Amino acid sequence: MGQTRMSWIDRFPGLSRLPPEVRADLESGGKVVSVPAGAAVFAPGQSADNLLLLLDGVVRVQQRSDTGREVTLYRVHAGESCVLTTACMLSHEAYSADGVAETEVSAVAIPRAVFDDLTGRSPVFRAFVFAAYSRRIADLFALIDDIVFQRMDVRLAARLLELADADGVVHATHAALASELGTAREVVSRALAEFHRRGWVAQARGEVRLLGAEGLRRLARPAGDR
Amino acid sequence: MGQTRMSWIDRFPGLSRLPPEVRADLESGGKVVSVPAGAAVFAPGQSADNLLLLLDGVVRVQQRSDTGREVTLYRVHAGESCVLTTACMLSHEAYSADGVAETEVSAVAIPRAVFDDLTGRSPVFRAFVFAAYSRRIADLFALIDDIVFQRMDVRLAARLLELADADGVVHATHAALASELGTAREVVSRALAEFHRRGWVAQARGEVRLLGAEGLRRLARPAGDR
DNA sequence: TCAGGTTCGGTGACTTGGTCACCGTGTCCG
DNA sequence: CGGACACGGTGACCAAGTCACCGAACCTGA
Repeated sequence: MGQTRMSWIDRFPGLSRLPPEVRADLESGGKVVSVPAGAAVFAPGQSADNLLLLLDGVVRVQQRSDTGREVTLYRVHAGESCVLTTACMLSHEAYSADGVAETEVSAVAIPRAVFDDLTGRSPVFRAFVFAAYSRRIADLFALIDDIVFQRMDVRLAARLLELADADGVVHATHAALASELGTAREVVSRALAEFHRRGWVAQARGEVRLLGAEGLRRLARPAGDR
Repeated sequence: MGQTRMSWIDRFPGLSRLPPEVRADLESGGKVVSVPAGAAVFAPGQSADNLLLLLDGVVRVQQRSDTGREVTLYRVHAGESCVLTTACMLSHEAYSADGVAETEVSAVAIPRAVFDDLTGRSPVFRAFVFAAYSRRIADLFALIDDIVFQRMDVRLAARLLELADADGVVHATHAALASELGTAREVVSRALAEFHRRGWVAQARGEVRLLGAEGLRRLARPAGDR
């Protein structure tokens, strides 16, 4: 029967080699869902009965503290999956992170039963799942390393470079940047003031414009780094 | 054939319901290995071709920075497995944590091929693996929460309570405690001095004796915490 | 048992980061 | 137009990390 019609599965490179009948089951078992920008994709205490594969948009996974501070743990982009949080919720561990759609999001929800069936039947699907796990876990390890060992100005510089759009502008308030990094707004304001003094950035309400990223880049990748 | 002879498999509650032929394959596919206290179980850059299931002893997984500081990420105890680090190493992510045997350790090494076969064939084995993942991930989330939002004295108090032996004595130098928490020795020394001033601990070279743990416990579980 | 090196812990001065309180200014919306 | 609110700036203070240095406890071997 050769090539079937275009399907969401083709957006996931790791799934391209699925045998036809597994592919068919995955396609019929998953349901495409849509979440508006700003909405909660999942929240602490909520049980997760689906594995989510993102088709479009970005989901931010963050940890909230009782004192109102936050840290961004990682982001899930199109073509990736929410394995970690799913796993956390499958078991009955206390767990307090939540996921927020940063943009309009569309995703495929795969029910637990289908997920379990496919992980059993298909080595390709299994490899896909484990690879997703590995990437997330490596992210978390890197995050911990960052938080514990890096200075705030270095972390801020790196984050600005990541978040900048094509024009070198970061659309985020100081408070938003602070919650990205798990610090306080004042700290971000002070660091940005210093960056400004050095001529690295220009500031406006709700945005930071990078003026030639060399300075930031030099700060963000300390000395011996490659 | 009813009950077969006692096997290491019986030490893992999650594996008790394995069907006999899966159980047999697992038993014949795994190899019992032994690691002396203090030795490295795995190290950054090293490829992991085995899933390790701990039979006895404790493995500490820690992150090291270039500046010489360290954080303890989590510990793997008897009856648990090293899934996370295995996963990280299966994929080709850069990854920098290392595992140290804190005591003499014996473990079962399950080669990657056997692991893959079993995750495919046995829903019980699969559930075991995913449950292990979940627990570790929840640990990491809790750790990040701790590092970002908790005061050092609170974290130290909690860690002392965890590390104390039956007599209420913690056998560790200030430097070791500092690397547990990812802070500097001086910070630990100052906090312990304060605990001593309050009559909560007595100090000797290389050990901290807890004198009635109520004070520490009250500090370690802040206000509203159940 | 003594000498010398090493490990362990204590201390003060300083920098960085987090908290608190407060204030001006821009923006949005009725 | 005017008030509420979001945003960012500031100073004072506390907590934590860094640096440099010191003395006491503990091996170890002669």
